[in-house]
Amino acid sequence: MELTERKLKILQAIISDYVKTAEPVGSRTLSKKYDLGISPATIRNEMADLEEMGYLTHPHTSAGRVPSDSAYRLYVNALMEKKELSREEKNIIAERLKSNVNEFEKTIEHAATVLSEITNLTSFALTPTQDEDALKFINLLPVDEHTVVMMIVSESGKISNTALNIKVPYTEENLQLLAKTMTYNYKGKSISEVLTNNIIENFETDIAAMSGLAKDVMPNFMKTLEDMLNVNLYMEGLTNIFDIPEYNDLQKAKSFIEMLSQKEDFTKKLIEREDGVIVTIGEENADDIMNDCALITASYHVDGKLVGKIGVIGPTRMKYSEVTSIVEYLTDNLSNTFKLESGGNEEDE
Amino acid sequence: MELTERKLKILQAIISDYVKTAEPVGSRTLSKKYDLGISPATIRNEMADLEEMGYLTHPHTSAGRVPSDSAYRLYVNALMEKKELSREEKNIIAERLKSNVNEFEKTIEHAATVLSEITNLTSFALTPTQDEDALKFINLLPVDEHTVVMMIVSESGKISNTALNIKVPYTEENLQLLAKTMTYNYKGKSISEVLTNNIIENFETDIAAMSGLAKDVMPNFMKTLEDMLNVNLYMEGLTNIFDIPEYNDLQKAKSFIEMLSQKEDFTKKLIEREDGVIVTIGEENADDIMNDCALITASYHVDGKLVGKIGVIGPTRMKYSEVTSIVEYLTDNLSNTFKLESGGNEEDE
DNA sequence: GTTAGCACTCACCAATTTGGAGTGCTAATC
DNA sequence: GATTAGCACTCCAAATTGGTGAGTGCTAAC
Repeated sequence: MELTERKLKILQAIISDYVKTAEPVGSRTLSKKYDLGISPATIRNEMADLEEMGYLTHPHTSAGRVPSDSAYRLYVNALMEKKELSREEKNIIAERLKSNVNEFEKTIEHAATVLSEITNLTSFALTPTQDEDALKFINLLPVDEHTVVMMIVSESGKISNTALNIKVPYTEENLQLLAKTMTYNYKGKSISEVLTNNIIENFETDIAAMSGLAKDVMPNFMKTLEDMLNVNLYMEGLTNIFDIPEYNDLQKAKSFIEMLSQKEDFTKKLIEREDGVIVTIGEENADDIMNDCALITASYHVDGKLVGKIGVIGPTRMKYSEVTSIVEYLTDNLSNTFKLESGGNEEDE
Repeated sequence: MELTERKLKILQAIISDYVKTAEPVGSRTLSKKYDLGISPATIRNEMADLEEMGYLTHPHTSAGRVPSDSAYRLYVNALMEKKELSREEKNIIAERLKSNVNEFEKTIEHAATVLSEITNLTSFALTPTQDEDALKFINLLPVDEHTVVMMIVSESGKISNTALNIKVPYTEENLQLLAKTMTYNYKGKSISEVLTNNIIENFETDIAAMSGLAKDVMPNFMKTLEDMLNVNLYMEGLTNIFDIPEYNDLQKAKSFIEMLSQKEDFTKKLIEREDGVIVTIGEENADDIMNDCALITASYHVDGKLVGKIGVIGPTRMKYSEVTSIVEYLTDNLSNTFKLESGGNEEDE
């Protein structure tokens, strides 16, 4: 069956109405509210066709129609127009991102807050993954007899440190030597490379001469590198879902919040998503527990290299046009912020 | 009116039954289930007395009785017996806390997880406040032309660092000198002392000679100190409340989760609480939004000085005996862990 | 191809009924 | 005087009922 111009028009009207009201849309309502120039009966016929084609569903015989996942997909792919943000919205975003310009993590967190406030959905933001970040140098600093601080600096400017408990006696020269050797060995290599290729094990044997000190240091070096790969997930507006009719059911609200409370799982899902603005609707989401949700994510860049993600999650009934525009604008802004702010203060995490 | 032995017995039975079932307790049920040796009619008379005394309430004329806040308070103060944890429970706790023994924050987080799993309530854990922690030394390390890392080490072993963006040219000697001067000035002073007494402002004028460098460094020094005072709040089992009959109402569940989502507010409330095992029930909680909740907190110590908190929040109908025992056992364990582990690896945050 | 008309369906709401658990009081009993 | 049995009364909760309205699908007319 052909998707005629008229069918598309009707479908768009149904989507638009349903997104607003969250109530199944009937033929009469449709013909009254929207100036389609045809009678309810005709609309009913077209609706029956659209249902057969899989774009509409029927909660029960005598109810109006509800858009299916495919309808939203069609809308997002073809019907939707990009919404230009209002000056006011742009102002809000710019204002909020500026206020903490030199605190990296805070800025990301704020972005999530802004996003949830504007969209009235649950938003989240992921700090960049550091896989590709290369090591710049390693330093070992004496603190006291049994404590040494290891400082790792990466090309992107991220600094990480750990206090190490050193059991063997050490001299400052030994420390310096070890630090220099480590720097020499790992400089320019990416964190994930060092971690995955067992480079560390090979290293240990190389400097058997001061193996005592190295034995105390290397495991912690590895652990610290692992920590550097960790990302932070910020989430905002979790309770917004209570105001969404779809979740006016304790069981549904529970499973939604439960899903998002599994921060590690959720983070993993986010990381796995492609870069750019990605919209997945209902059953398109691989995960069963997200089959009722739409997930919109976009990626921002830091120094053109590291990639973080930001986005929203909500019911499939959602203002796709508006939300994607906002998410996109926000990530553009973030990327911009982190480009200009070269050499700004970044805090270790 | 006198609180006779028999009244206490009845009250205890009511509390015990209500805590189990969450249903108002009637006189007939009570006389059947519990071997009180008196008839329902007598129990009714006693119940009427107890209600007059404020220990029971009546949802409506023909319903059973429900314990009031005062009843729980009486129970906690006088009736409750300390529950000895089962070997199994102790094992679970010990096992979980051990597994990450050398990662401070992880251990705290795990404690919260264990607590929520055992109690089936929402649990939380607060990392220690550092107000009383004294500064040990400050170090400034050159990274590149425009970047310097500031490292602050406190007496308790906490290490914090920040990358600073330095606009003026600097020499390594200058850095060393500034670091030494700062250390000399602030060593032994507590973080909050340094922050509140405007010591920093006075300092700046002292070394006008290298004011350019200091101007870049000092504001960040202050900011970093502030960050060191920040505590982390971990929360677990948030969705447990969905399984609690009291929150079988969307509105209530919402406001509960909303309250706990205000992490800063909640953290503040926790910090303000006294040390030791503290139980506040219903209206005893200053905050209106917690008038339906019972809050149980206990404090753990690190190196006998710094104090963190851990606890649970749930409906006033709660197994006080069991939960307080668990919370207490857990904090004892934590304090112990952090006592033995002197000089262990601690990560900067 | 479009539309009016009509019978039919189903969710939703409000009113009503019914049953059960519990109370409070009174009078009898220990 | 304390305890108890008995009974009328209250109130909630759950089930039942009937009416309403929005909506559909089909058919026949335009």
